[in-house]
Amino acid sequence: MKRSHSCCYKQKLRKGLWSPEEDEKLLNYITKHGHGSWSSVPKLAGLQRCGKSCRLRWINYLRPDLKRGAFSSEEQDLIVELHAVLGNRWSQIAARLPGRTDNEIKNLWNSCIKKKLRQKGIDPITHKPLSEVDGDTNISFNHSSTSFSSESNQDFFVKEPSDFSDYLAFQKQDTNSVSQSSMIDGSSVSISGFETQSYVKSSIPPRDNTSSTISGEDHVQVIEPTWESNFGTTSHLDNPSLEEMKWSEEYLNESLFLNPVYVKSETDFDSNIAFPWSQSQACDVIPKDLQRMVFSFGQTL
DNA sequence: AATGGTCCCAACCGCGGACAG
DNA sequence: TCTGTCCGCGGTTGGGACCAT
Repeated sequence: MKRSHSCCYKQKLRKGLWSPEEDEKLLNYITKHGHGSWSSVPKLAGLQRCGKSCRLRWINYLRPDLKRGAFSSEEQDLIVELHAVLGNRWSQIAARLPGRTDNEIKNLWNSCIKKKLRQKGIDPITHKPLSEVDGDTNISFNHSSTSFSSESNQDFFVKEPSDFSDYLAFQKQDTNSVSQSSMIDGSSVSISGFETQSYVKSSIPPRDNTSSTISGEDHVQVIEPTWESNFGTTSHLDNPSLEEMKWSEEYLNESLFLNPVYVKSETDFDSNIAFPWSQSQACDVIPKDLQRMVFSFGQTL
């Protein structure tokens, strides 16, 4: 039985907006005792609410570490960037924005950011130009398997991440070629099967300009990661502190962050994003070692 | 001033996963 | 293995605020 929130079925439980008195009771209780089991909080705190309601109120409003006020443009840029990688995983996005809640970010996305992206001609779901999405492109994510596919001519495929030396999948370069894969073997990258000259663009800013360890059948050139090419703004890139926070090794080590790898074909120059494997798996499974691998990939480049 | 439409946010709902017995 | 319970997440909604007419 899934919906067995017994507390919700009890009589006389209040719903709707919280009164200041209720807030005070909850705040006082959790400050003194911690929340412990949420289901027991309302009783112990003297509230006629269910545990879920208390939990939500605490997380979204009463928590002392919450940042109040409007989102900065840097925060909004970061949300867009994270959404491009994580999709609607609001809690994971929120985990990377200190003091912000998933609910807050979700509301901002639905009420504001979506609109802004559309105005810029970017599809808020795929993060691609609307002109591309208007066709029959229908990107889908299969969360229960390792597949990551798209209808139309944009065919993604993903390799089973059983071996971390074999984890990158790149979008195929044209309609006539078969799907191609790319791999990272330790610090080296091998790319095979590309029929067109390809550009690999890492979203991770390179730390130096030493030669790349990429090898492959076709010439591969690394280009600077640019946010503005996709979203027309450099504001957050101009903020070194935020950028440092986002890309510092410590940050990557502490957060399960999956870095997208952009692949560009010289022929059509459409920018696309490839993922190591399905988003849910990547977010749940991607280990720190792999993050380091991705990070050093960016560093090496 | 009244009304209707839109926007935005807080809170609820329903689901799936984890876990204990 | 099954069942019940709890927790957390993402989607949805109710209602207040704001704006245009």
